[in-house]
Formats: sequence, structure tokens, C-alpha cells
Amino acid sequence: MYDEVNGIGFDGAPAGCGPILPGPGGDTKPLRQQVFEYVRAAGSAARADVARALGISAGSVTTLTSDLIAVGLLREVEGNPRESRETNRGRPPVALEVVQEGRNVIGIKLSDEKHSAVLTDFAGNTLAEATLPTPPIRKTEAQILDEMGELIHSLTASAALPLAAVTAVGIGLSGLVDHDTGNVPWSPLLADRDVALKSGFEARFALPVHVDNDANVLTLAELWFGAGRAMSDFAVVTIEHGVGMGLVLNNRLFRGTRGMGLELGHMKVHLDGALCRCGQRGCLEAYLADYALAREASTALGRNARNMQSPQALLETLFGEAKAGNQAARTIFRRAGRYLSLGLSNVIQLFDPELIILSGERMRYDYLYADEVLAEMRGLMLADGRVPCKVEIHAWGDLVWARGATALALSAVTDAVLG
Amino acid sequence: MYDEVNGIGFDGAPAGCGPILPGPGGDTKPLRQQVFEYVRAAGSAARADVARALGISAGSVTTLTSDLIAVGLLREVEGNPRESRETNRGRPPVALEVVQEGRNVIGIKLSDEKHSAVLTDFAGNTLAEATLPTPPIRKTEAQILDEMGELIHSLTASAALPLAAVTAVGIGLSGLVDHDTGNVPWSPLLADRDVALKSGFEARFALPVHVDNDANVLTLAELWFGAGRAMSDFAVVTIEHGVGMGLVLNNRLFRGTRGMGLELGHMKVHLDGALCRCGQRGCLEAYLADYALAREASTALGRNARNMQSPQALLETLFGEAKAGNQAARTIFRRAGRYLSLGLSNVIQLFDPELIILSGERMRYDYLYADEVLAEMRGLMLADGRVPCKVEIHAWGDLVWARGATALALSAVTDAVLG
DNA sequence: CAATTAACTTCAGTTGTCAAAGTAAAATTT
DNA sequence: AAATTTTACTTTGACAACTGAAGTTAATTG
Repeated sequence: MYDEVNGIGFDGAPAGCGPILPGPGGDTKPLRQQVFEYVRAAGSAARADVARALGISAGSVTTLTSDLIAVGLLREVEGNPRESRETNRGRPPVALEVVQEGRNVIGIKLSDEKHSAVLTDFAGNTLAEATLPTPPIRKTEAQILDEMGELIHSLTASAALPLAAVTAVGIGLSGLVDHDTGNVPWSPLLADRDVALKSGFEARFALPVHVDNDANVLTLAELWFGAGRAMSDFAVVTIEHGVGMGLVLNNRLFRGTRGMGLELGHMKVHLDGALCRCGQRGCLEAYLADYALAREASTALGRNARNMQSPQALLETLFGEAKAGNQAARTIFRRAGRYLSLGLSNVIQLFDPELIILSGERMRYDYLYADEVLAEMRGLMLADGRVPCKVEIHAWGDLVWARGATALALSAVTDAVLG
Repeated sequence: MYDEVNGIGFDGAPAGCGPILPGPGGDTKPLRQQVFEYVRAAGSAARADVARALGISAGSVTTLTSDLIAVGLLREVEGNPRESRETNRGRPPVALEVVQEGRNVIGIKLSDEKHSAVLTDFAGNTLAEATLPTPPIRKTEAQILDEMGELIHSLTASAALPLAAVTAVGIGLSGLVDHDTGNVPWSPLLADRDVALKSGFEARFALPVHVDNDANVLTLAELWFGAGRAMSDFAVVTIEHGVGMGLVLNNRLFRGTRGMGLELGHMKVHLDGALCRCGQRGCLEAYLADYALAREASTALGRNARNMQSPQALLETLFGEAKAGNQAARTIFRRAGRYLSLGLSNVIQLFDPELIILSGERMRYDYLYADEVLAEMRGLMLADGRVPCKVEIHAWGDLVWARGATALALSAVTDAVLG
């Protein structure tokens, strides 16, 4: 267990030095795809803009775009050229845009009380939205597939599109989700373990599907449609029934090296601390998630186990009491806030992102994100010589999560069509 | 502070969707450099090996290698072809190797009691080693430069090389180090803040220099010369005077998005916990670093402030007592061990690496890495559906850290020569 | 109106890469 | 000993991607 100083591996065989890289080099996207993605990201862009942005010659852009136009992926925009440009001189640019018709995708966010879904076109425009209330019980794979079937049906109906017009589907749900295989080893929404959601879905609907953790899906929403679009590195922290996290490194979603990291909710913040629903002690979630607050609430509000309300309602009551000045209730939120500060400071200390986005329904309890909490968070960091990390609160609803799930499908379809 | 559901940015202007990527696309190294680096990584390799490994045609390899040979970066190896191959048939391969002469680099690891340095050639072979004892006091920039001057002199002298034969220098030291600018906002080794070490060094020695945090430098040692060579993602945790961490993601050192992340030592593991030398409370370091153990040691051993030994000696005494069965001493190590478990489980929970390497002088106190600690660490993780992360102990000496610093210089020189 | 400016197109030329054919050097078989 | 097989390497022609320069188009400006 204990290697000597200058042990094996450093002065052993003269087998060269430097990292041993596997297979062929990096994964740069082909220029054709870069052009397409630039145009989609910009909404619309002239060929000259593309050339400048990607640093390639104007000639190349002509070749690439004429190909993309021929294949029906891009088209020239009629009218209003040179809309908001500083100079009005010279030949007016011809804007290009994505042909959004024909390739539509669906994004679904599964929750315990209601599911949400969005249908968008290939340019990311929302065509239809749908929600479906659902009993807050753990479900079988068949039940979840039924519910998703309903959502898909109501989306296609309200957009007046046949199912065949949908190219791919993205799904986000909480729990441990293996994005690569589409398996769900464990989820609070599902009664069974190790559900092969991807293959089950594809067998049922004959549609390619991509599954991911809900925190990742929300992070994609920020990366594709929100504040993260212009930012190469940021973190998203969600507080809902549990505590989740998503991370973007170098403009790409980081999923952990083996596909399932970033379990912020189960980061330990106290040795032998509060009991978490995962069975361990001292998890951040055990101080912050709604069940953690709820179990303290029943003590603070003097309610016994018999006249128990739903955790949801209990929290609302607790929040009301705290607002009204109930000291016991206040301290519950106060402590949760301090643990949130601690968790966030650890995220910054370890990942050093440009921005942290706080999200989730629970962010409505403003005790949690009071300026006090943010100040405390900054106090818990080594500030030496670093620009303080920005923090934003985005208490967006489930439809934004569903939107993020479309990004999952959108990028997969893009890769498939342009690869 | 509170944005409405479906707030700004998600349904605002129709400005397209998807990440807005900056400048031109990804950073794939040119094939010529890939060939060179493959040969260096392999120690020596035939053209056919290169073709197979990089997945390019034999013709391309001929072109690229003949160019690299012409420029004097590679050469054919005389004699012993086909050394250890399964088949002996066919035309024997001609091995290629890096021309190691002519481009030498120096790596320096600065510490508080002794500095270490290594001189290597362009193939990473050690040509000379040097160490320099130094008083354990904070020094000015001039003093540190003087000391490095001594090291450089003794290295070049013992390798019988002129200073002009050294192409670049890498330096690793503890503290906050900005790798990009070469500034040191704070270091326990330096009396001043915001020392511009890179520019000071280059002004004095007229040699390009690259500075980094010592944990990063050790991580590079593992990536270039050690266990991490064949691994794309791993973490290194060091316990010395403080607690440090390095992380490799996708075969590359991850420095945090703004160049200074990964402060594992100041990850908070306890709200309002033990006082850390950074002035805050509850840092991991405050339970694990030698000063943390030392301050408990003086209590446990019944020594008062007057007959204080050096922290180093105090720790040795404490370790001896614990080995001998002193319960108070044992509990000190025991608790430190539990906090180590906690810190490691958090690293795994967040980054999900393939391997964690524990390193640093303090790893000799086997209480810290007893199987008990590792078992405890595993107990603190969500194990669901994941392969447990391997843990290795590498208690290597400072010369290995210095070796890692050469990697800093080596990769910079390689990029410069082959870009 | 011509001059200017900027967007876009065309096209010859360079570069990087491959596939296939050819050459080289060994072991193995006949 | 000669022929065959096997593997390594080189050469060559072809192709695709991209550039840079020249040319075309479409607007504004004076």
C-alpha cells in the first residue's frame, strides 16, 4: 500500500513520457456543421457574418452554405436586410436562417405531481406546450410510458402535426440516469430499479429518444436558450425535492467522467450529520431539500404525526409562519440558507465557474436566496485575487426544463443530419 | 432578484438557440504534433505503430515523419528492431524516437524546508537532480530567485551543459498561483502578495518559465510519468502542510474555469467548524493538515506552549504515541482519517473520476490511509450502479513533483516547436 | 452619374489525406 | 536455393477542403 519515494512508474522502464492518448485526436465538428450551428445560434446571419465568426474565408462560406441550402437545411431570408447595422454602405448582406419546418422534436420533463412537455421546430421555436397532472406515486415503466404517450398525443394534436413529423424526443427526470445507455438505475418517480427507459420508449413509440438527469436537462435549457448561451463555463444548482447540479465546461455539458457525477445533493457537509433519504448522514440535501424542512416544520409548528399535511402544504404553512415572524420557523429557513451558502461556496471553490444559476421551485422561499445567503457564501470562499463569481436566481417553471430536454434531442438530430 | 416563470431569455427575442461559441472551432492538435507526441509517449515506435494508433494511413505517416526527421525532431533507432513482437514475419519495423538532445528543460518544486529540481532532455529523461535546503521562513521574490539560481547552476554544472542548452523552466509552488499570467497572489512561501514570479524569473534568467500550483504540478507528474498516463480522467489529492488537489479531465489538466479552482483544502466540511489558517471555519484542511494535527497534539501530549517543538517534530512524536497505544493520540489521527474519508467521498461524488491518487508526505501516517478510511469513504458515497473508484497511495518525494514541473515546460516547448 | 463600399461568387492553387500500387526486408515453405 | 508469404515502408495519383485573389453584384455617397 505504501510505495517508496521515487517508486515504480517514475524511474522504471524508459517507456517514454506524456499522456498516452487513445484513438484518433480530438472531436472537432466538421465546418459544415459549425456553419449550421452558428446560423441557428444567431437566429439568422449573413454569409459574411459566418465567415468572420468562424474565421474562415468567404469562399468557403459560399461553398458550405450553398450545400446546406441545397440539402434544405438553410435558406435565405426574404426582405429586411441590413436591419441594425452601423454602416449602411456596400452591398447589403443576405441573411440565412435555419429551415425550421420538417424536423420537430419533443422535450419532456417528468415530475412527481405533473409532467411537462414542449414541441419545438428545428430552430428551437416552441410550437406547442402540454402538461399532465399525475398522482404523486412511484410508477411502473408502463405507466410512465402511457403518460408520455398522452403528452405526445396532445402536443401533436395542438400543433396539428402527425406523429411522423417528430424526429426525436428528449426526456429529463430526477434520479440516477445513465445518459449513454438510457437506463435509469434509480429514480424517485419509478417503482422499479434499473428501468431501460430508452429502449422501452423506442420500442413503444418508434422514435429515437435521449434520456438525462433533470438537473442536466435544466442546465441544457440555460446553455441553449438562457443565460448560459454566451458563457463557456457555468454551474446550475437546483433545489426541488432534492438538490441537483449541472455543469457546463467549455460550452459543453459535463456529466462526470463516467457519466454520472455531480451529485451535489449528496455531498457531505457534516460528519455524522442529519439523516438523508439516501440512508447516509450529513448530505447537503438533508439540510436543504423539502423533506428536510418538512420534518423540522412538524416540530416547529407543533403538529403531530396524525394531522399531517402533505409535505408541500406543510412547507407553505411553514413559509407563511416565518414571514409572520414565528422564530422557530425562521430558524429553520435560516439554517437551510446557511447550508445553501456552504454548498455553493464549495461548488465555487472546486469548479470555479463564471456564473452559478440557482433554480428550482424552492427558490421561491426567499429566505433561501436572501442577500444574506449570498453574502455568507462569499464569506466562505477564498476571495484572494479572484473575481467573485456571479449568482443568478432563475425560478423557472417545468416548461423550461422540458425545453432543455428538447435541446437533448435537437443536438442529437443535428449531429445525425450533419455528420 | 426573482424572475417570473418563463422569464426573460427564454421567450424573449427570437435570437436563435444553442450555445454561442466563440472564435474558431475546437483545438485539435495538428497531425504532425500528434505523431511526435505519440512517439514520445511510446518511448519509441515504428511508423506502422503510429499509423495504427492514430488511425491514419501509412502514407501520411511517411510524409509526416520524414518531415519531423528532416527538422531534427525525430530519428530512426539503430539496431534492435522487432524487440518484443508476437510475430517475427515480414519486413522488420524501423523504430523512431525523439531526438532528445538540444532541448532540455528544468522543473523546480519550491517547498518551505528544501527546494528540489530536475533537468531533463526533450524525451523526458532525467539528466540531473538537485536539492537545496532552505530556512523555513517566508521569502522575498529576490531570495526565491536567488535560490532557484543556485538550483539551476548546480543542475547545469552536474549535467555539464551550458545554461543556453536549457529551453524552458517549470515551477511548482503551493498557494494561489495563476498559471496563465504567472502571478502568485498568495503563497505560504512568499513574504509578499501578488508576486509576478514569471516576469521576475524571465527578467533575471532570460528563460521562458511556466508557473503552477504544486498540486497541479504533481498531477502533471502522474499524467506524464506515472499512473495517470494511461488514464483519461483522474484526481490527485495531496496532504502536506495543506490539502491540495489536481484533476485531469479528458487527458488534460483541469485548472478550474478561471484558472484557479480546485481548492479542496478549503472545501467546507462543517458549518462553523474548526478554525483554518485561511481565517475561515470548517475547511477540510483545518481537520487534516499538519498544523491542525499539531495543535491538537500539544493538548493530547500534555505539552504546553513553552517547550514547543517544531510542528514537524510534534507530529512525529504524536505518531509514535499513537503507534504505542496512546488513546488520545489515536483519536486525533482517527478523526483526521474520517474527515479524509469525507473529503474523498465528496470528490468522487462531484467529479466521478476513474482513480484517485493520494499523495504527499503526510500519507506516511498510515492512520490516514488505513483500509478503514477507504472503507469509510466508500460508505459515504451513493454506490448505486457505479463502479467503485480506485484509490492509490503514492507517497513520492519532492523530486517527482519537480519532474511534474518539467512537464509544464515540456508541453509548452513542444507546442512552440510544433505549432 | 461615377466612386466607393461591402457582400457574395468564381476559380486556380495549395494543402492534407487516402487508397492503391510498388518496393523492401525479413521469415517460412517448397 | 528458390519461391512464397508476411509485414513495413514509399511512391503516386486522386480527391476533398480550404484559401486568396480576382471578379461580380448591389447598395450608398458625393
